[in-house]
Amino acid sequence: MGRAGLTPGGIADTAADLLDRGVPLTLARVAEELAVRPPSLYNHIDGLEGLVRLVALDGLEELAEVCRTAVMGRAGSDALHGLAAAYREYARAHPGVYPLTQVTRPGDPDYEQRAARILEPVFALLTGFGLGGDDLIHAARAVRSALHGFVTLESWSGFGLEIDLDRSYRWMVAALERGLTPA
Amino acid sequence: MGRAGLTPGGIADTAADLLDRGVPLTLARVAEELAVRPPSLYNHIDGLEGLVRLVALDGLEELAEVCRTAVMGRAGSDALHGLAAAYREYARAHPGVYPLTQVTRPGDPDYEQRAARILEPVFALLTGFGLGGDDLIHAARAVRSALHGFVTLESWSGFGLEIDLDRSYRWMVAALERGLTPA
DNA sequence: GGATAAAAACTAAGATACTTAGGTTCTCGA
DNA sequence: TCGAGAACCTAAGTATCTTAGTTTTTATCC
Repeated sequence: MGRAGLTPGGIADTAADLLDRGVPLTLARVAEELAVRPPSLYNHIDGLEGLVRLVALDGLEELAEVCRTAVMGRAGSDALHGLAAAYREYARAHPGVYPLTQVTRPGDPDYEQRAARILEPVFALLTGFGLGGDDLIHAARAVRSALHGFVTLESWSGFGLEIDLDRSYRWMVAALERGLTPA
Repeated sequence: MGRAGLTPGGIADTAADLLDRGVPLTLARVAEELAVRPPSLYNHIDGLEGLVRLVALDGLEELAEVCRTAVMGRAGSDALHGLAAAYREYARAHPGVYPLTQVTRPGDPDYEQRAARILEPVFALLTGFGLGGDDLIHAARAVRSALHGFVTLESWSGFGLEIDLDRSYRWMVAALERGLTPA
């Protein structure tokens, strides 16, 4: 028979790779990729649902790391544009995994810990804009909404027009920045 | 046997209702709801994929109508906040259908016609802000990203914190408005 | 080094879903 | 009235997730 050396991480990586290549995620397809029969996966992952959760957690961790790195040693407009660019870059590089990172899992400590980690750089940079209290929360939500909305619509080719997307993104982030500082 | 009186529209309405109530969309479930066997649906719709398309088109049409109505007789800040409120209201009332309206169908004339119709009120209101040319495109994308991002994250309970969502939304729209008018 | 226990992978099978093929019943128009 | 076509059905094929139970491999302990 021979052992295939499966691990939860390896299975999740394979699943993530398939997703990002646009292949529909099925256990049959993952098993085929690993040269194994579908039931064998159950020794390492908790079914399809558990696999999706693993992929989401790994992706969220990487996204958080990317965002944290992007704002290190930066502040103000520089930090905001850096964060925005890194966020979009991750979403574009992982069109299959990214959406999974954005579905919340209430009551899942592993998820919540990573979700909190991704908010840190946002709060840090917004604090640099002089925001605090409820305004800080509102602003963080606004930034997240704009970035998430843009990369989602872009990923689903939802913009349809010919005008350059890079410029639109920078335009949006610049507008956001102007809006962050109340008159 | 007795005839059930199925129609594409009726089937789509049933599917939309199930989706908005959080029930996973399957032909088996739709057929059960209509007191019919699953294969019977194929006389009226083009499989599951065709049904999803119908639901998306109907939803997009309603969303476009809601948005058009929201800006009628309004201008400037009033129009922007009205549009934003109507958009969010639709998304909250149709948490199952709304996401379907946002996945584009390149080459589908029915979809593209409705998608264009939803852009009209956005362009109209932004023109009122003095925007034109490429700036108009960029601004429309920014508005759409922010609204779509917010309602999506809200629908997936992606904000997690306790601060009032209504106020966050208005804060975001107000910030957007400030950002729309370049210095 | 050999026996044993645990882990890994397998086959077999059940449940549910989408879909097609082909048959039966109803309805409407000539 | 009756024939044609539409509507609905049953039967069956394929794909999927999943569980149960079996076999093989690996590692540990004496």
